Amino acid sequence: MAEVSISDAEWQVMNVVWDRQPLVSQEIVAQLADQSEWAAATIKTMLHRLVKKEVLTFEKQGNRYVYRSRVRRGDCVKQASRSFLQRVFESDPAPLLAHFMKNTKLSAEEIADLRRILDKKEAQ
Amino acid sequence: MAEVSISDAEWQVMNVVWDRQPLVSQEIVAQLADQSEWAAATIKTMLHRLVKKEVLTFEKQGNRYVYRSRVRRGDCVKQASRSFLQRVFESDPAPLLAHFMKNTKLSAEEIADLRRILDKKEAQ
DNA sequence: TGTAGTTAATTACATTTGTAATCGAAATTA
DNA sequence: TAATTTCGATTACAAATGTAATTAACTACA
Repeated sequence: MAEVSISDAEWQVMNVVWDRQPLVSQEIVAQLADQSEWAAATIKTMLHRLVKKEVLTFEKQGNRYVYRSRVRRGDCVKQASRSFLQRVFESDPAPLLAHFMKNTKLSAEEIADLRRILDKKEAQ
Repeated sequence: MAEVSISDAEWQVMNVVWDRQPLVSQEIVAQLADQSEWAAATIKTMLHRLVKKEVLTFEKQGNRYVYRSRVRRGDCVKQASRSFLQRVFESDPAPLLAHFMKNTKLSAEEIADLRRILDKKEAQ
Protein backbone atom coordinates (compact mmCIF):
# COMPACT_ATOMS: atom_id res chain seq x y z
CA MET A 1 0.00 0.00 0.00
CA ALA A 2 3.02 2.25 -0.01
CA GLU A 3 1.90 5.17 -2.14
CA VAL A 4 2.75 4.08 -5.64
CA SER A 5 2.76 6.63 -8.35
CA ILE A 6 1.98 5.19 -11.73
CA SER A 7 2.37 7.56 -14.63
CA ASP A 8 -0.01 7.92 -17.50
CA ALA A 9 1.97 5.76 -19.88
CA GLU A 10 2.62 3.22 -17.15
CA TRP A 11 -1.10 2.84 -16.58
CA GLN A 12 -1.47 1.62 -20.11
CA VAL A 13 1.12 -1.04 -19.48
CA MET A 14 -0.38 -2.00 -16.16
CA ASN A 15 -3.83 -2.35 -17.61
CA VAL A 16 -2.50 -4.95 -20.00
CA VAL A 17 -0.73 -6.77 -17.20
CA TRP A 18 -3.70 -6.73 -14.86
CA ASP A 19 -5.96 -7.95 -17.62
CA ARG A 20 -3.94 -11.01 -18.51
CA GLN A 21 -1.02 -11.62 -16.23
CA PRO A 22 1.31 -13.43 -16.08
CA LEU A 23 2.85 -12.21 -19.29
CA VAL A 24 6.27 -12.06 -20.86
CA SER A 25 7.38 -8.77 -22.29
CA GLN A 26 6.77 -9.71 -25.91
CA GLU A 27 3.18 -10.44 -25.06
CA ILE A 28 2.88 -7.08 -23.41
CA VAL A 29 4.45 -5.46 -26.43
CA ALA A 30 2.05 -7.33 -28.70
CA GLN A 31 -0.96 -6.30 -26.66
CA LEU A 32 0.06 -2.68 -26.75
CA ALA A 33 0.85 -2.71 -30.45
CA ASP A 34 -2.64 -1.69 -31.51
CA GLN A 35 -3.24 0.77 -28.69
CA SER A 36 0.02 2.64 -29.11
CA GLU A 37 2.94 3.43 -31.34
CA TRP A 38 5.56 2.66 -28.76
CA ALA A 39 8.79 1.02 -29.78
CA ALA A 40 9.42 -2.25 -27.98
CA ALA A 41 12.34 -0.61 -26.22
CA THR A 42 10.03 1.99 -24.81
CA ILE A 43 7.80 -0.62 -23.28
CA LYS A 44 10.82 -2.43 -21.85
CA THR A 45 11.84 0.78 -20.18
CA MET A 46 8.46 1.12 -18.59
CA LEU A 47 8.50 -2.47 -17.41
CA HIS A 48 11.85 -1.75 -15.84
CA ARG A 49 10.63 1.31 -14.07
CA LEU A 50 7.56 -0.49 -12.85
CA VAL A 51 9.76 -3.21 -11.39
CA LYS A 52 11.88 -0.57 -9.71
CA LYS A 53 8.79 1.05 -8.28
CA GLU A 54 7.80 -2.36 -6.97
CA VAL A 55 4.60 -2.35 -8.95
CA LEU A 56 5.69 -5.38 -10.97
CA THR A 57 7.78 -8.44 -10.27
CA PHE A 58 9.16 -10.96 -12.64
CA GLU A 59 10.38 -14.51 -12.62
CA LYS A 60 13.08 -15.65 -14.96
CA GLN A 61 11.96 -18.27 -17.38
CA GLY A 62 15.02 -19.13 -19.40
CA ASN A 63 16.22 -15.84 -20.74
CA ARG A 64 12.92 -14.13 -20.59
CA TYR A 65 10.95 -12.63 -17.80
CA VAL A 66 7.44 -13.41 -16.79
CA TYR A 67 5.82 -10.36 -15.27
CA ARG A 68 3.21 -10.16 -12.56
CA SER A 69 1.77 -7.23 -10.70
CA ARG A 70 2.70 -6.76 -7.07
CA VAL A 71 -0.02 -4.29 -6.33
CA ARG A 72 -3.70 -4.85 -6.66
CA ARG A 73 -5.43 -3.08 -9.43
CA GLY A 74 -8.22 -2.18 -7.06
CA ASP A 75 -5.82 -0.39 -4.75
CA CYS A 76 -4.36 1.60 -7.60
CA VAL A 77 -7.78 2.42 -8.95
CA LYS A 78 -8.83 3.60 -5.54
CA GLN A 79 -5.79 5.78 -5.13
CA ALA A 80 -6.01 7.29 -8.60
CA SER A 81 -9.71 7.89 -8.17
CA ARG A 82 -9.29 9.68 -4.90
CA SER A 83 -6.65 11.88 -6.37
CA PHE A 84 -8.71 12.65 -9.46
CA LEU A 85 -11.73 13.49 -7.32
CA GLN A 86 -9.64 15.90 -5.33
CA ARG A 87 -7.88 17.50 -8.21
CA VAL A 88 -10.68 17.99 -10.68
CA PHE A 89 -13.81 17.99 -8.55
CA GLU A 90 -12.36 19.47 -5.41
CA SER A 91 -13.35 16.38 -3.46
CA ASP A 92 -17.03 16.76 -4.19
CA PRO A 93 -18.25 13.41 -5.50
CA ALA A 94 -21.78 14.29 -6.54
CA PRO A 95 -20.75 16.60 -9.40
CA LEU A 96 -18.28 13.99 -10.52
CA LEU A 97 -20.97 11.37 -10.68
CA ALA A 98 -23.35 13.75 -12.43
CA HIS A 99 -20.67 14.61 -14.93
CA PHE A 100 -19.99 11.03 -15.89
CA MET A 101 -23.62 10.10 -15.97
CA LYS A 102 -24.33 12.91 -18.36
CA ASN A 103 -21.28 12.54 -20.54
CA THR A 104 -20.99 8.84 -21.14
CA LYS A 105 -23.05 6.13 -22.77
CA LEU A 106 -24.69 3.63 -20.49
CA SER A 107 -26.82 0.67 -21.38
CA ALA A 108 -30.21 0.10 -19.82
CA GLU A 109 -28.80 -2.67 -17.65
CA GLU A 110 -25.95 -0.54 -16.50
CA ILE A 111 -28.37 2.18 -15.53
CA ALA A 112 -30.41 -0.35 -13.64
CA ASP A 113 -27.33 -1.60 -11.83
CA LEU A 114 -26.34 1.89 -10.88
CA ARG A 115 -29.79 2.55 -9.55
CA ARG A 116 -29.52 -0.51 -7.40
CA ILE A 117 -26.26 0.75 -6.00
CA LEU A 118 -27.92 4.03 -5.14
CA ASP A 119 -30.79 2.20 -3.47
CA LYS A 120 -28.42 0.20 -1.39
CA LYS A 121 -26.48 3.28 -0.52
CA GLU A 122 -29.56 5.10 0.58
CA ALA A 123 -30.74 2.19 2.67
CA GLN A 124 -27.83 2.69 5.00
CA MET B 1 -9.78 24.08 -27.04
CA ALA B 2 -6.22 23.40 -27.99
CA GLU B 3 -5.29 20.47 -25.78
CA VAL B 4 -4.08 22.07 -22.61
CA SER B 5 -2.20 20.00 -20.14
CA ILE B 6 -2.62 21.18 -16.61
CA SER B 7 -0.46 19.45 -14.07
CA ASP B 8 -1.53 18.29 -10.68
CA ALA B 9 -0.19 21.28 -8.80
CA GLU B 10 -1.51 23.62 -11.45
CA TRP B 11 -5.01 22.27 -10.98
CA GLN B 12 -4.91 23.44 -7.40
CA VAL B 13 -4.08 26.92 -8.55
CA MET B 14 -6.68 26.88 -11.29
CA ASN B 15 -9.39 25.73 -8.92
CA VAL B 16 -8.80 28.82 -6.84
CA VAL B 17 -8.85 31.03 -9.91
CA TRP B 18 -11.99 29.49 -11.33
CA ASP B 19 -13.72 29.76 -7.99
CA ARG B 20 -13.14 33.47 -7.52
CA GLN B 21 -11.54 35.15 -10.47
CA PRO B 22 -10.42 37.79 -11.16
CA LEU B 23 -7.68 37.62 -8.56
CA VAL B 24 -4.29 39.13 -7.98
CA SER B 25 -1.47 36.81 -7.11
CA GLN B 26 -1.45 37.63 -3.41
CA GLU B 27 -5.07 36.61 -3.20
CA ILE B 28 -4.24 33.37 -4.92
CA VAL B 29 -1.36 32.86 -2.54
CA ALA B 30 -3.63 33.62 0.40
CA GLN B 31 -6.29 31.19 -0.79
CA LEU B 32 -3.76 28.44 -1.18
CA ALA B 33 -2.12 29.11 2.14
CA ASP B 34 -4.32 26.70 4.05
CA GLN B 35 -4.48 24.02 1.38
CA SER B 36 -0.75 23.86 0.79
CA GLU B 37 2.69 24.64 2.08
CA TRP B 38 3.86 26.30 -1.07
CA ALA B 39 6.15 29.29 -0.90
CA ALA B 40 4.74 32.34 -2.62
CA ALA B 41 7.50 32.05 -5.19
CA THR B 42 6.29 28.59 -6.07
CA ILE B 43 2.82 29.82 -6.76
CA LYS B 44 4.20 32.67 -8.85
CA THR B 45 6.06 30.14 -10.93
CA MET B 46 2.90 28.21 -11.54
CA LEU B 47 1.01 31.34 -12.51
CA HIS B 48 3.76 32.08 -14.95
CA ARG B 49 3.61 28.68 -16.49
CA LEU B 50 -0.14 28.82 -16.74
CA VAL B 51 0.10 32.12 -18.59
CA LYS B 52 2.65 30.59 -20.93
CA LYS B 53 0.37 27.64 -21.53
CA GLU B 54 -2.38 30.15 -22.33
CA VAL B 55 -4.55 28.87 -19.55
CA LEU B 56 -4.43 32.20 -17.74
CA THR B 57 -4.22 35.82 -18.82
CA PHE B 58 -3.55 38.87 -16.75
CA GLU B 59 -4.11 42.56 -16.90
CA LYS B 60 -1.71 45.00 -15.31
CA GLN B 61 -3.21 46.99 -12.53
CA GLY B 62 -0.47 49.29 -11.36
CA ASN B 63 2.40 46.98 -10.61
CA ARG B 64 0.31 43.94 -9.95
CA TYR B 65 -1.39 41.51 -12.18
CA VAL B 66 -5.02 40.57 -12.15
CA TYR B 67 -5.43 37.01 -13.34
CA ARG B 68 -8.29 35.47 -15.23
CA SER B 69 -8.70 32.07 -16.81
CA ARG B 70 -8.67 31.83 -20.58
CA VAL B 71 -10.09 28.35 -20.70
CA ARG B 72 -13.38 27.24 -19.33
CA ARG B 73 -13.30 25.08 -16.30
CA GLY B 74 -15.93 22.87 -17.85
CA ASP B 75 -13.72 22.18 -20.83
CA CYS B 76 -10.80 21.26 -18.63
CA VAL B 77 -12.96 19.10 -16.44
CA LYS B 78 -14.27 17.33 -19.49
CA GLN B 79 -10.82 16.73 -20.86
CA ALA B 80 -9.38 15.53 -17.57
CA SER B 81 -12.37 13.30 -17.00
CA ARG B 82 -12.11 11.67 -20.37
CA SER B 83 -8.47 11.01 -19.85
CA PHE B 84 -9.03 9.60 -16.37
CA LEU B 85 -11.80 7.36 -17.63
CA GLN B 86 -9.50 6.01 -20.30
CA ARG B 87 -6.49 5.58 -18.14
CA VAL B 88 -7.94 4.06 -15.02
CA PHE B 89 -11.18 2.48 -16.16
CA GLU B 90 -10.17 1.61 -19.70
CA SER B 91 -12.95 3.80 -21.07
CA ASP B 92 -15.69 1.85 -19.35
CA PRO B 93 -17.86 4.36 -17.52
CA ALA B 94 -20.17 2.06 -15.60
CA PRO B 95 -17.47 0.67 -13.32
CA LEU B 96 -16.22 4.19 -12.76
CA LEU B 97 -19.64 5.31 -11.65
CA ALA B 98 -20.09 2.25 -9.49
CA HIS B 99 -16.72 2.85 -7.91
CA PHE B 100 -17.48 6.42 -6.92
CA MET B 101 -20.96 5.60 -5.75
CA LYS B 102 -19.62 2.94 -3.47
CA ASN B 103 -16.58 4.80 -2.22
CA THR B 104 -17.84 8.25 -1.45
CA LYS B 105 -20.33 9.84 0.87
CA LEU B 106 -23.51 11.18 -0.66
CA SER B 107 -26.39 12.93 1.01
CA ALA B 108 -29.96 11.80 0.51
CA GLU B 109 -30.64 14.74 -1.77
CA GLU B 110 -27.59 14.05 -3.83
CA ILE B 111 -28.67 10.48 -4.25
CA ALA B 112 -32.09 11.67 -5.31
CA ASP B 113 -30.56 14.04 -7.83
CA LEU B 114 -28.40 11.34 -9.27
CA ARG B 115 -31.39 9.08 -9.60
CA ARG B 116 -33.16 11.77 -11.53
CA ILE B 117 -30.23 12.04 -13.88
CA LEU B 118 -30.38 8.33 -14.45
CA ASP B 119 -34.12 8.53 -15.11
CA LYS B 120 -33.60 11.23 -17.65
CA LYS B 121 -30.82 9.30 -19.25
CA GLU B 122 -32.92 6.21 -19.53
CA ALA B 123 -35.82 8.13 -21.00
CA GLN B 124 -33.77 8.82 -24.07
C1' DT C 1 32.04 -23.93 -31.82
C1' DG C 2 31.31 -19.56 -34.16
C1' DT C 3 27.68 -16.45 -35.48
C1' DA C 4 23.26 -14.41 -35.69
C1' DG C 5 19.34 -13.25 -33.33
C1' DT C 6 16.80 -12.28 -29.10
C1' DT C 7 16.35 -10.49 -24.41
C1' DA C 8 17.25 -7.76 -20.69
C1' DA C 9 20.39 -3.98 -18.80
C1' DT C 10 22.39 0.29 -19.28
C1' DT C 11 22.69 4.73 -21.11
C1' DA C 12 20.59 8.84 -23.33
C1' DC C 13 18.26 12.91 -23.66
C1' DA C 14 14.68 16.46 -24.02
C1' DT C 15 10.54 18.00 -21.59
C1' DT C 16 7.58 18.59 -17.75
C1' DT C 17 6.92 19.12 -13.00
C1' DG C 18 7.67 20.42 -8.21
C1' DT C 19 9.76 23.60 -5.58
C1' DA C 20 12.15 27.60 -4.90
C1' DA C 21 15.86 31.50 -4.64
C1' DT C 22 17.47 35.59 -6.59
C1' DC C 23 17.44 39.71 -9.32
C1' DG C 24 15.68 43.96 -10.99
C1' DA C 25 12.12 47.38 -11.13
C1' DA C 26 8.51 49.81 -9.04
C1' DA C 27 6.21 51.62 -5.13
C1' DT C 28 5.95 52.96 -0.55
C1' DT C 29 7.81 54.77 3.61
C1' DA C 30 10.89 57.20 6.47
C1' DT D 1 15.30 61.65 -1.71
C1' DA D 2 17.22 57.42 0.28
C1' DA D 3 15.97 53.02 2.14
C1' DT D 4 12.87 49.37 2.30
C1' DT D 5 9.35 46.56 0.84
C1' DT D 6 6.81 44.36 -2.76
C1' DC D 7 6.01 42.55 -7.35
C1' DG D 8 6.95 40.21 -11.32
C1' DA D 9 10.88 38.07 -14.23
C1' DT D 10 14.58 35.21 -14.58
C1' DT D 11 17.32 31.51 -13.18
C1' DA D 12 18.00 27.05 -10.71
C1' DC D 13 17.88 22.44 -10.11
C1' DA D 14 16.57 17.67 -9.09
C1' DA D 15 13.14 14.15 -10.06
C1' DA D 16 9.78 12.15 -13.06
C1' DT D 17 8.27 11.17 -17.64
C1' DG D 18 8.15 10.04 -22.54
C1' DT D 19 10.66 7.95 -25.83
C1' DA D 20 14.30 5.41 -27.41
C1' DA D 21 19.18 3.58 -28.88
C1' DT D 22 22.98 0.93 -27.59
C1' DT D 23 25.33 -2.71 -25.28
C1' DA D 24 25.99 -6.96 -23.05
C1' DA D 25 24.56 -11.54 -22.20
C1' DC D 26 22.54 -15.59 -23.62
C1' DT D 27 20.56 -18.85 -26.84
C1' DA D 28 19.86 -21.33 -30.82
C1' DC D 29 21.16 -22.52 -35.28
C1' DA D 30 24.62 -23.44 -38.82
